[in-house]
Amino acid sequence: MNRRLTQRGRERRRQLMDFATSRFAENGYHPTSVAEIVTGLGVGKGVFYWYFQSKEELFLEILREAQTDLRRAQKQAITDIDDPVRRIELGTRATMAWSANHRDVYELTQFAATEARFAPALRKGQEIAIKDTITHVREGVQRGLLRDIDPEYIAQSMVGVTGQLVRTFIHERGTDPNEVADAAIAFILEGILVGDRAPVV
Amino acid sequence: MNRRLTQRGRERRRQLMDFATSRFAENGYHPTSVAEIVTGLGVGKGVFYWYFQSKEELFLEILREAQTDLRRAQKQAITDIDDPVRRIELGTRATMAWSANHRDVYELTQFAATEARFAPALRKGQEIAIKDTITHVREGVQRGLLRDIDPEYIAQSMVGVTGQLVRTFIHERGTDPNEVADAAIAFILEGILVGDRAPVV
Amino acid sequence: MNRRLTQRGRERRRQLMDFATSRFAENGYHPTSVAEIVTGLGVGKGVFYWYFQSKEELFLEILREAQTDLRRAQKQAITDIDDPVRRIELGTRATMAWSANHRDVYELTQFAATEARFAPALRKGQEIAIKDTITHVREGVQRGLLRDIDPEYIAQSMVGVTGQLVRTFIHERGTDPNEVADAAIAFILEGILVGDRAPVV
Amino acid sequence: MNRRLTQRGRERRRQLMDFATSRFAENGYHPTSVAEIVTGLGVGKGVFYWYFQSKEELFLEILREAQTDLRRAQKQAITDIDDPVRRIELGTRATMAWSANHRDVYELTQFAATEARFAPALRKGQEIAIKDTITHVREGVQRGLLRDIDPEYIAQSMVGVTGQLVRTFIHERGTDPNEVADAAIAFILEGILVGDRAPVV
DNA sequence: GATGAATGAGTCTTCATTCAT
DNA sequence: CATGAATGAAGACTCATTCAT
Repeated sequence: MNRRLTQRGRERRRQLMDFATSRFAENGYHPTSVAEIVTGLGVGKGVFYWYFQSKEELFLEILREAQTDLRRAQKQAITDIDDPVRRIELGTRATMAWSANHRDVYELTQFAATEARFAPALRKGQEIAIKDTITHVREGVQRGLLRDIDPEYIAQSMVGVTGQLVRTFIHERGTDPNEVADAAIAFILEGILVGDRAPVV
Repeated sequence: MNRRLTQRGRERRRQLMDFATSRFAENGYHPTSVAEIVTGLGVGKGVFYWYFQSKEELFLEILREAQTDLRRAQKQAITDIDDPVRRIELGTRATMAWSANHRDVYELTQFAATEARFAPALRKGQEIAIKDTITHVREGVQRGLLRDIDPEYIAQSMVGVTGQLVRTFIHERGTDPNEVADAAIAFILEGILVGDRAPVV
Repeated sequence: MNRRLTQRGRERRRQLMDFATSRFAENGYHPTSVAEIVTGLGVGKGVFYWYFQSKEELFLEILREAQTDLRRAQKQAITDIDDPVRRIELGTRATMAWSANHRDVYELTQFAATEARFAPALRKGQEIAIKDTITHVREGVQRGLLRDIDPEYIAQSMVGVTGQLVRTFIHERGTDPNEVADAAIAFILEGILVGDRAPVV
Repeated sequence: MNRRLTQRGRERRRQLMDFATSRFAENGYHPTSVAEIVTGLGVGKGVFYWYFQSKEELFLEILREAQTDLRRAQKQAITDIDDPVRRIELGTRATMAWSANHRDVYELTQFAATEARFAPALRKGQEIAIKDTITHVREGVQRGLLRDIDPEYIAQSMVGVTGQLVRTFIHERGTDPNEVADAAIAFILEGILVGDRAPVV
């Protein structure tokens, strides 16, 4: 593997990844056969194995690329933003926007989490995302903008809210991503902003 | 199917479901073969097909049972509770407690969501859970206890928070469910309780 | 594997081994497909994998069985024989008789020697055979019956002569095994030089 | 095929044959793919099919060349030698020396013998070798130097001894070829029985 | 001469399901 | 109820060979 690809080769590879992603997302990883993928693209079976070592490897490749791409989007969204609360907000919006545009990949990550051999590949990327958020939260606490709760609970909760809303509203119901993002932000921030009332627990 | 089972028969069936659940959860539905299940229990293949029409049917059965059981736990937790906010809190705690005790089943629902032929079975149960929550939220709003936000966003957000915290803290890290529940409640309630400050969005 | 087989099961297994042996011998291990084997027996493909873990495992099983069986034949041939020279003679004759009756297996051992993953399985059996012979030779030397040459050279040479004559005369030309055995014994014991003379080397 | 090759072309062809020989010998003919050969040489697949019609053809070519080369070595070794016993000895020594230097090819001939489609190519060369030896033996008998045994048994036995000793001692254990040759000659000429005695059979 | 890309028949193997006993 | 045996479609993957560039 790790072939040196020509322009044409790179295009083929992309075709395969894109088509596979959509089939995996729609039908599931296991129910989608390599034969289905290559037939759908009108190429021979060997083509698949010219570009990927195995079906599993392809899946992992899709996962890796997705995580890299999402992270890039998040980073770009908060460049030059000083206010940590604002960074959290923009990061969440970026995540939602990206998820809205990559519905298929999103479903794949859901599946990946359910199988021992794919979970690790996922974990890594998620840990990074959590760490990023924790950083913002810590800074917000220091500046007296956010309530002083274990930042990891907050980060994880945010991930949970974002994921659930994306799935339900953006993907299943086609709600406008901006509206969903507003709701998510409201829910999240009102929860962590300092407000003048007694703590709940 | 729907045989009338003897006492022994019911035990066998339960054995099969429990063992299958743990194998499915650990290894994935597809990678777990019927052979693996019966071998693990030291019985012949015929046994499996005596109790279940197919592997798929078994899986659906597990899903159904889980949803029924979770709902029962939730209902029981809020019996005779008048305060809707308190009902939300207790419902969340019940969900977490149940999830902590049924890790395997929880993972199965994750998977079921990723495959077209299982997703519908899931949806039904989830819609019921959402509806329950929406009811509490509406009541809280009417009584002036909760901010007047689209209750479905709130319900979904709560589901998202709960799920994510269960997975990360209870299942992966073994954190004490009570502690996690406290964190979840704090996050959720502080977000929806009326507080005296300007709305975020 | 290592199933507990019924009578019928044991017969099937034997059928498979016998048929595979003859196909492997005639056509070669690689060119013979599992499909060819099961089709030739008029059974489904699953049958093969019910009895053997893999094509490779079947081959190794054939090899093991052959070596065990040959050794038994050799041992039996020299039971209660005191004269070591006579033991060598009878062992050689037994080997030839066995080889004549197991032509197919013999060819398989030839092939096994040519592939890294099968060679080790062969080596073990051959080493045992060599050791047996060495024992007889040593004893012959001690009793003054045999020339004092490194017994391993002798043992290996004998194996070489036996193998070559079996292949050429018994298998290829169908010569009577007894006649071939006579020739082998004569060659081994006396070489080709005329009568009484000084050592060659 | 049968292209007229440039100097560079001849070198490439040689490279391919040498590399393939070593891969075939180490790993087996079938398990070695054309891809492995060209990759190992860092060239494209087209190169292979520029020089050889097929993988099979390449293998046969290797075999042919080997036999030609061995025969040349044997002939050269006995040029101008009058004594037939000496010719047998020198021929054996030459064979051993050649085998020691062409271990890979030797293993290939072993394999070739096990597959119907390659065996014929081998047979031809071996028959020639046997005939050569038979000639020497006949002459030795006529001159009263050798015992009057069917010369083909003798020739075949010699081939067997030589092959086995080469494989075991020279190839597997790296014993000095001269020493092995001495042992072979001694065994062939004199057998293993002590001194002057009546014929065995 | 040489390369990367493509082909597709064919290989081994798995596995849900059925069935005779 | 239960078992060992059997089925056979389907799956992932290989690989000798061909071809456009």
